[in-house]
Formats: sequence, C-alpha cells, structure tokens
Amino acid sequence: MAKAAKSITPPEKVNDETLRAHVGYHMKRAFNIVQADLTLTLKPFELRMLTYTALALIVGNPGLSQAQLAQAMGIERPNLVVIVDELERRELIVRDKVPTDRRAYALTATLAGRRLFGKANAAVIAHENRLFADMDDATRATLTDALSRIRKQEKT
Amino acid sequence: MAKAAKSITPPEKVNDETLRAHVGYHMKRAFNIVQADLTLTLKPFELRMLTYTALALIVGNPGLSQAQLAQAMGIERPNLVVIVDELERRELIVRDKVPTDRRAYALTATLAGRRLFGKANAAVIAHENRLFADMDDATRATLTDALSRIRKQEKT
DNA sequence: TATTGTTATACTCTATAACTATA
DNA sequence: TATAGTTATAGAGTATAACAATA
Repeated sequence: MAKAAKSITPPEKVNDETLRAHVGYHMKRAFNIVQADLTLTLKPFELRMLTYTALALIVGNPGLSQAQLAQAMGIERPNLVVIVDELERRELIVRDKVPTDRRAYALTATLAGRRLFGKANAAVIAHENRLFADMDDATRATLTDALSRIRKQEKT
Repeated sequence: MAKAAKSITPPEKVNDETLRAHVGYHMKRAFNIVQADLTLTLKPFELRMLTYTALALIVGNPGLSQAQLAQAMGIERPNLVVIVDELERRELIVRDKVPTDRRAYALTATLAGRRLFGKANAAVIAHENRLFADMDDATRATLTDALSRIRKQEKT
C-alpha cells in the first residue's frame, strides 16, 4: 500500500501533559528562573550564586576548611579552588594555615568580606521576596521543607 | 595595640543558617540531586534530560516546530538545534518541511522514537517515585504547584 | 593508606550576536 | 521588518583522574 501523504500542521498549543507529571521537570524550569534572577541580583556585588554561597558559609563559620566548605556546598573539591581563589584575590576572605593540620587551610572572612556579604544578602532576601511574593508562608515552608528532604539515594 | 594571635580551628559542624532561609538554596541542592539521578536513569537509553524532554514534547505534539519546542522547553533556539540534530540522527524523530511556511520544520517522532520514549518514561516515573518516596501525595502536589507558579519577573 | 588542596581536563547547559531564507 | 532555523562563540557549573604534601 502506498504511504498516505499526511499533512502535518504545527499544533496550536503545546501539550506537555507527560512532563507536567514529573516533579523534576518543574524543578528545572523553576530553578532556571530563580537562577537567572539571582544572577542579576548579585551582579552589582560582582558575586555569583557559588561565590555568594561560599562567602555566606565562610562568614558564618570562621576557620572553615575547604573540604568542609565543598561538602557543605555539595560540590567537588576541585571546583571550589577557583571560587576560593577569587574570594581571596578580592580580599574578601583570608586563607590561613591550620597549625594542627598542615594540609588544611582555615578560611575566614575579612571585614570587607563581611560587609559585602551583608549588602548582598539583603539584596538576595529582596530577590526571594519578589520571586515568591504570591506564595503564602505556609506554602513557602512546605516547599522549603520538601526540597530539603530530597537526599541522594544509596547505590543499589 | 598589637594584633592578637587568634587560634583558628575548623568548626565541628557547619552552620548554614543564613542560607537555609533562602528557597533558591534548597532548590539548587535538590535539583542537583534530582538531575544527577535522572542522568543515571536515562543513561541506558542514551538520553539526557534535554533530549528526553524534547522527545517527550515531540511525541505528544506531532508536527511541532522548533520555535514552539524551544519555547515550551524554556531554552533558546540555538541550543535546541544540536538536540534536534541528535534525535534526528538517531532516527527517533523526522524533520519535515512545513508546506505552508517554508522556513519552519515540523517535528514528528518515528515509531522507534515513540517506543524509546515509552521505555524511558517508565524509567523516569520509577526514578521520581524513588526520589520522592517519603513525600506524600498532598506535599508532592503542593511542591509541583508551587514550583510551576514561579514565573519570570517583568523588568523594572 | 587516607586526606587536603591542587591541576588538568572534559562534558553539559545556557546565552548572545549575526547570518540565510523565507514571511 | 519580522520570524525560523542556523552557526559560532563564550561563560558557567559539574565531574573525574592524578598528583604533592601531610596525616
């Protein structure tokens, strides 16, 4: 039988029914939006999400080691090196040798680092309030809690 | 006054109090975990999140144009080209010229494409059930809904 | 033997500018 | 003028392997 020439016309509206059933799909879309807005928010401070996060943890934990910081940020050690390099070059943090373990560095924020973090953090709080403005506190708490409970699965 | 030599010791436990207050921080951490698990889930099918998503939308919307697909996926047109190229090269979709608009392509999944998507989708559903196993349906619905309501802000 | 920090490297995802061919 | 698809390119994030110094 001859192949019927089916006229293909682009659909009026895109049906994403299959994907809408997956939480991961919504997470990606939402995170991309949040990430893009956060990038603009941090631009005036010359920070990115990663340098902001690292600075926040160093400000809150003076003497932190790079291994601890990488673990807390959920990234691999090699990826942290350039981040810490950048913060140190800008004199927002200092890298001190730990006397009791000569392999490790103790990371501490400088006064400039703490000041910059204070300003950047205020901007981040405003960014969050803007993005999640139409979300009531209970929903926001549920969202935060649900997200923070997602953990790595053990390998089978 | 001489600078006091303060002995810096790494903290026992990392305090992430500041960051825990931000939804974006939890979104990133959670998405990284989901993304890593999804990558492993799709590996046997030689798909990534982007090729899987594109295939899902083409299967569900025969005749879709690339511009529509890029818009539905929330990515820029140039980034879609290599994705569509790959799906076409693997003969999972076909690119047909649209008779009424000779600039556009109509994307349609082949039988092989629909079959592969069926198998991959089953694996993705299992992956989601595994990752969100300890989350009850109401929470999952709240999470999905809250995430899908996050929208781009208008420029001020 | 294991860990800290490092280097080198590769892969993926995202965005923008500029082009062509059509509309 | 505007849109569809494309090319080229750059930037950012992530991961692994392998190394020197130290524990």
